[in-house]
Amino acid sequence: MGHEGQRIGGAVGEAAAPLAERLRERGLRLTPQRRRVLAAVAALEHATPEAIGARLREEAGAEGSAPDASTVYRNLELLEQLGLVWHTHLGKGAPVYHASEHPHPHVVCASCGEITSVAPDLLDDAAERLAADLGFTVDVGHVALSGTCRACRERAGSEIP
Amino acid sequence: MGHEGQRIGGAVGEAAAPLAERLRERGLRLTPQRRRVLAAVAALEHATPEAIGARLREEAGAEGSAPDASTVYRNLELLEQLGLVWHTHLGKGAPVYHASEHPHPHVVCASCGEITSVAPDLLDDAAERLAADLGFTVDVGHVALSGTCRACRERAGSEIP
DNA sequence: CTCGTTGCAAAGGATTTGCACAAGT
DNA sequence: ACTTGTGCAAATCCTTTGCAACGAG
Repeated sequence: MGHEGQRIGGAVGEAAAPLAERLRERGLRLTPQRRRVLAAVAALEHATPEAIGARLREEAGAEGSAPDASTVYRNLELLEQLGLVWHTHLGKGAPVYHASEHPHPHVVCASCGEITSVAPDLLDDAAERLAADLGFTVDVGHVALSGTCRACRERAGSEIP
Repeated sequence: MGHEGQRIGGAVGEAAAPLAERLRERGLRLTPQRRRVLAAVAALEHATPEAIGARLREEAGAEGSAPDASTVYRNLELLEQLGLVWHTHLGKGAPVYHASEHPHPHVVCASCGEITSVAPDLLDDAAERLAADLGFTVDVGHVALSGTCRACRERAGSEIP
């Protein structure tokens, strides 16, 4: 499962500062676990809670201790409330988290699972139509469009010529 | 949690005929369970596997026996392969199935959970852009856009004036 | 110091899987 | 008859929760 996708924003370093600030605003504490979870989400670009946990374990190595799974879940939820990460539900039971300055939609290949970030304005037209017709406001950051990526389509094409 | 939404196609009766036909094409069997599961999906418009199971139990009453949960899951998967139902992942671990003649996208209110079917061409522009830019083919039937419905937005507005 | 946080362990809920029996064709 | 499909029960997987100890402010 590859993971390229266009980078649209959200470098690792940028997220660290807002974290301390937003936590303070709410009287919450800046713990090393929170730093690490946010860093992992940012570094992995698109990751499930499990993958984030694995990454943290990896970073910690054999000696150091990685945050517990429950801590990862709790902090992902918190970080999302703070507006520092977003999550989307894709296939089966795999929510995907990603850190970014600006919300943007994603496309997911149903065949290989590759996730790609796309331009924030992709859905502007659709969003306008929905607002006009139904009074529905689309939350662009949570949108994931499923379909088939170029690589998988070409592969399928060559297998059944 | 209300459930209206525009009806775009897919009456209960229409789906029954294709079922027998498509099963036969593949040398599979038409069982009462398969009929019932398909009927329940069509009747509920938008339902989780659990809700479908509940509905079947309800229909069966105290005496009759409803299909087992595992049978529901197996058949939902089968029906999807046959192209008779579609599923989308919305909030948490809640896949939603719906039967329809023609695939179309959905919008889901993150606040009240209401699911609404929308016009099939809503995403045509976006799909074209993705095809041109990334070679990505969107599967419109699996798309769910999350956001806030009119009712919830108005409610939120009046609570925090 | 004081209260938010973490780790651990155990509970939960939703799907899935193995198998022997039941049932379409 | 021949296979596919079903029900049941057990096994998984992912996530959540209760609680005592820990540590940030």
